[in-house]
Amino acid sequence: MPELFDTAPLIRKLESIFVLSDEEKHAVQSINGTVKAFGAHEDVVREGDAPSVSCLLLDGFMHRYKVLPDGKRQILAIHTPGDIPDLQSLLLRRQDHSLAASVPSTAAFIPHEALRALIRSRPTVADLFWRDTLVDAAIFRAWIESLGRCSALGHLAHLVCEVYTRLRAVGLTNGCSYGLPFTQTELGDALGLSTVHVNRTLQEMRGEGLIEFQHGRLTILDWTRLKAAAQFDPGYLHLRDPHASV
Amino acid sequence: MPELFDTAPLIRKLESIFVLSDEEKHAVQSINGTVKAFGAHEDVVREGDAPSVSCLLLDGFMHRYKVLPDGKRQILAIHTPGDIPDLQSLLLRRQDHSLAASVPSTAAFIPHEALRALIRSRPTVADLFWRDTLVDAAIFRAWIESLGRCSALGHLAHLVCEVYTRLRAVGLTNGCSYGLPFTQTELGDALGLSTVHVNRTLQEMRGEGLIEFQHGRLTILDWTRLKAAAQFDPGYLHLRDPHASV
DNA sequence: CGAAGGCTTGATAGACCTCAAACACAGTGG
DNA sequence: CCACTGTGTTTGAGGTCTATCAAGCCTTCG
Repeated sequence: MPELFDTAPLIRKLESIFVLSDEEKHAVQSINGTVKAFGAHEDVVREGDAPSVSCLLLDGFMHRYKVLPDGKRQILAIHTPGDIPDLQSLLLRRQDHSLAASVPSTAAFIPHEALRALIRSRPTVADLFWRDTLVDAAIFRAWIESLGRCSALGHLAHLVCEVYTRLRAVGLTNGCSYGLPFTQTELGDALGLSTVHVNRTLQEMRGEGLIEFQHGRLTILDWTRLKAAAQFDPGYLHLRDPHASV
Repeated sequence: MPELFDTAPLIRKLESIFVLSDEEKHAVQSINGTVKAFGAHEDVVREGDAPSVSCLLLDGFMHRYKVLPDGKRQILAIHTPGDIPDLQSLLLRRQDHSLAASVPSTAAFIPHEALRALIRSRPTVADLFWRDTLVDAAIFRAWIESLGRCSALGHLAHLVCEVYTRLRAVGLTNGCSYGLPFTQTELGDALGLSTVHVNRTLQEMRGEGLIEFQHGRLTILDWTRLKAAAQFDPGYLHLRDPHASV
């Protein structure tokens, strides 16, 4: 039962990385799909699936992850409202990773057929979506850089800076504070660290007066020093207005 | 001075991940651009550039990399003939990373205008290119997984498996052997390891009878055990015929 | 109140890094 | 032809970062 849903998060997300014409905005607003709610830690799409719909996150948080044969988990990406975490399934049949709700979340499922019709009829909308997947890839590159060459503290700081900047670009921060609804184990799976070491790194960052983090809410206490510790440069996010974040 | 060049590597690459119609093949073959040669370690595109052409690797090897403010380098991707390593510059103005020739290489530079004209006139060719960038992103995800959750040996084994599988898909292997023209320092920068540790890990793999590696040529001695050590599953490469590699 | 999940702490072990030096090899110039 | 240089590989020793194991604590929730 396709229905219209609130496209504001999607519009805000697309506008954060692209200038939209009125025509494009109307085209995007006309998208419809099936809205569904997910509980915390519930899988949305699983590795190996071949979905015929793509998922637009409307509210909550999602993350993408892989599980290795030996059982270890690696979180690949964190998604916020307006993201289409599995847009790539439009062109890559088999999912090479899974997608799950991090907290109770709602999402709209848009049939691939509808997306194809839309991008066929409006090539500039195709560019919007293509570009969105390219920014996604740019974020992966930044994660590779941090995983490969940063200390635990630098890497965690980078994650904090990135999520803050992305949320701020879509208007979901509250001053220097934002919701980061992940356990220390989940942060470890995102950063390639053990839970214990995440805990100690968080303590160090608190001790340094860089951040506060409790009950899933993160507060930045010293943006300048945090950014320096993370060696954070928001260029890779390809935001229209990168300085809106500072 | 645009010229026609050998599109065979590109065609082979695209055919490794997609079924091409004759019409699409002809469209791709009609692409022209400027051919240029690069010396080893020469930069092709630099972080911060806003190129108006995209680079198609015809012969040799290239790699993409970032340099952190503290001077550390992280290699993000390894490219083989037929790849278009900076296709994303078609839609993302500023390069968020650099591209360099790993060994003496030749590449064709295709103006963005020509690419845009091509994909406007043939939407299915647009899908080809979009899909290519999505596979690129899938490879980044696999690197994140290995960086975050694998030991040095597992990660190095994964890299060996990946490059082997990709080269084999475009017909550039020689039995169980292929050119991998990287120094141990470069491998370290790709794997997030020190040169010394790469050296010791290579020795361990040689001692285990998994691989041979000298003078830039890699030979796989025991594919089954190598694959197991790497926890390698080629699904993420989204090849049309994933089993051609085994 | 008990159970479960998440957070915190301590102790120990292991993987990997850094520094330093020796070795191998190819290219260069006298 | 041979020193000389530069780059890449190899080896050793010591140190640091992070993982693992194990336990205790705290909060939430049924």
